Amino acid sequence: MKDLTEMFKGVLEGIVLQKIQGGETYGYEITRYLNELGFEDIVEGTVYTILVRLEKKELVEIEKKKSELGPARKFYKLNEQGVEKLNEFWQRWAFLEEKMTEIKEGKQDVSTNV
Amino acid sequence: MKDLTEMFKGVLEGIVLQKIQGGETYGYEITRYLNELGFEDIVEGTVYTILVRLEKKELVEIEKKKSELGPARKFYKLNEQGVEKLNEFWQRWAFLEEKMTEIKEGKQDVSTNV
DNA sequence: ACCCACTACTTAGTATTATTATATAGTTGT
DNA sequence: ACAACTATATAATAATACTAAGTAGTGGGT
Repeated sequence: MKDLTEMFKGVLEGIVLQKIQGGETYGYEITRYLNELGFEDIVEGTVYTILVRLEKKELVEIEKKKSELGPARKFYKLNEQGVEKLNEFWQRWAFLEEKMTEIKEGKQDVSTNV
Repeated sequence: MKDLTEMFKGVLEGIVLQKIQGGETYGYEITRYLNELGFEDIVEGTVYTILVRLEKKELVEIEKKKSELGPARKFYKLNEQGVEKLNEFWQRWAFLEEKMTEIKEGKQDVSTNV
């Protein structure tokens, strides 16, 4: 799928958080995972900039480990703040998804709004 | 719902396109519609910048009409390109929505990828 | 020994988008 | 005259994903 760039903003970071929560992982692996999922155009650089951001926001713990195949890997784990951020992310996503369905179906029912 | 800003990128424009397709409308009305939908923090300025962009991209036709309640309104209609853009938008959204569901459920089934 | 492919991380600069803040202006009611 | 509501415009800012280039380690083939 092409031209997902703008739609990814505010979403891709959440995807990366979710992937990390699924088990300790590192940048290169996350990139391959996203490619296999169908996000073909995601390259390492994009993922690494997100990982740097997560570190700056203090949402992750990092551990460097040797690899048999190449340079050392930087493994990421979510800390408490990271888990919280991830939950908030899915709440926002659920809200948007619901609204988008309403919008697509042309509903204008206001009664469900909180 | 707060903090939707980043998640809106690449989505809000599509929402506005959809609203316009639902019938000739104008900026102020679109803003009120979004507020009623539950996007409380959307203000006029945000919508007008999107409308200016749609005009620059030549996705809309514009007609100025008098209002009984205030200054003249600028009514927007989708042209052929606008309709096409809207269809592409919903395709991207459907793709992303499907992938997000996979990601949330922790699936790693690659067989459905095209 | 040399090159290539794959693994793995880094980062400065760019483009796009939504938001903030402020300004202008018409209409109606008090 | 003033406030409230309707209605549009736009320059500046912040956040994000992407581009493009670089550095490094390992293993296989020639």
